[in-house]
Amino acid sequence: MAKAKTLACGCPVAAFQKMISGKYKLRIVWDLKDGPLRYGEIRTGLLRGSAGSAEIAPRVLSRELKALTESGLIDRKDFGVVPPKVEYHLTRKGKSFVPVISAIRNWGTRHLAEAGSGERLGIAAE
Amino acid sequence: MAKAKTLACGCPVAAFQKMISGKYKLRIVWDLKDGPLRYGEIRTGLLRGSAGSAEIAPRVLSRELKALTESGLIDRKDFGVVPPKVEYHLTRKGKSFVPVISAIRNWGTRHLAEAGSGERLGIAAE
DNA sequence: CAGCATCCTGCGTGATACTG
DNA sequence: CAGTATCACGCAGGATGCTG
Repeated sequence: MAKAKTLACGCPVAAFQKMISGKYKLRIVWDLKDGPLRYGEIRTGLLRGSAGSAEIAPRVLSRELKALTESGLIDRKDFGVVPPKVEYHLTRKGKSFVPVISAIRNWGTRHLAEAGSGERLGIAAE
Repeated sequence: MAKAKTLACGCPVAAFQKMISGKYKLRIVWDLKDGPLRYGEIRTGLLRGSAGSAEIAPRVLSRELKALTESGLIDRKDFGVVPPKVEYHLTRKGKSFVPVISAIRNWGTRHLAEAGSGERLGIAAE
C-alpha cells in the first residue's frame, strides 16, 4: 500500500483535519454559504472581525482557495474579463459541509466564550 | 510578542481551529468518549489505523494532552503511584464536544470517501 | 482586480535520549 | 510507565513587489 496520500487512515477525522487545515478555510466556506463571492470580497470578509492589524497575504488566500477547490468544496468561476472578475461559490459538497460548520460554531459559541481571556463577545452566532 | 492571544476574533470557528489544531486532538477526544484511558492506551489507540510506520513522539502526545487539558476538554488524573499511572478522561465540556466530532465523522464518511484515492472503507462510522 | 514570485520566520511534528 | 529535554526539519503563513 505504499504510503498512499497520507490518507491511509480509515479515520474520517484525519482527512477532515487536512481538508480544513489553514486559518481561513472554514471561514471561507462559511462566508460562501450566503452566495458567491469575489476574491476581494472574501478577503474583506476575512478581515472583518480578525485581528485587524494583519492583512491577509494574497498568496495565502490564493492557496486556501485553490486547496478548497481541489478538495471539491468550492468552485471557481472566472469571467475572463478585464478588469478581472472571479467568483467563488460552494459546490454541492461544500453546501453539505455547511451544517457541520454550523454545529462547530454552535458549540463554540456556547462553550468557548470563557476560553478566551475574559473576552467580551456580543456576537449572535449568526 | 504581545499580539494578544490570537483570539481577538469574534468568530467561534477560529477558536475551534486553534483548539483542535494538532493531528491528534480530535482523535484523542474521540477515543476518550468511551471512557478514561491511560497515556499508553491513548498512544496505542492513535497508532491503530495510522500510517503505521510513524511512532508518535512522546513530546507530541504530551503536548496535545496538555493543550486539551488547558482547553478544558479533558482532565488529567494522576494516581501518584509507582509505576506511574495517569488517566485522561473527558470533562463535561469535552463530552459536549463529542457530537460535533460525530457530525464531522459522519460527514467525512459520506463525502470524503472519494477524496482519497479510491479508498474503500467498510466502516460504519460508529 | 485577481492573482503569482520570492524571501523569511515561527511553530508543529518527528526522532532520540534521559529521568522520576 | 509517563513523561521531559534537545536537535532538526518542513511547511503554513506573513510581507513586498510585480503582472495580465
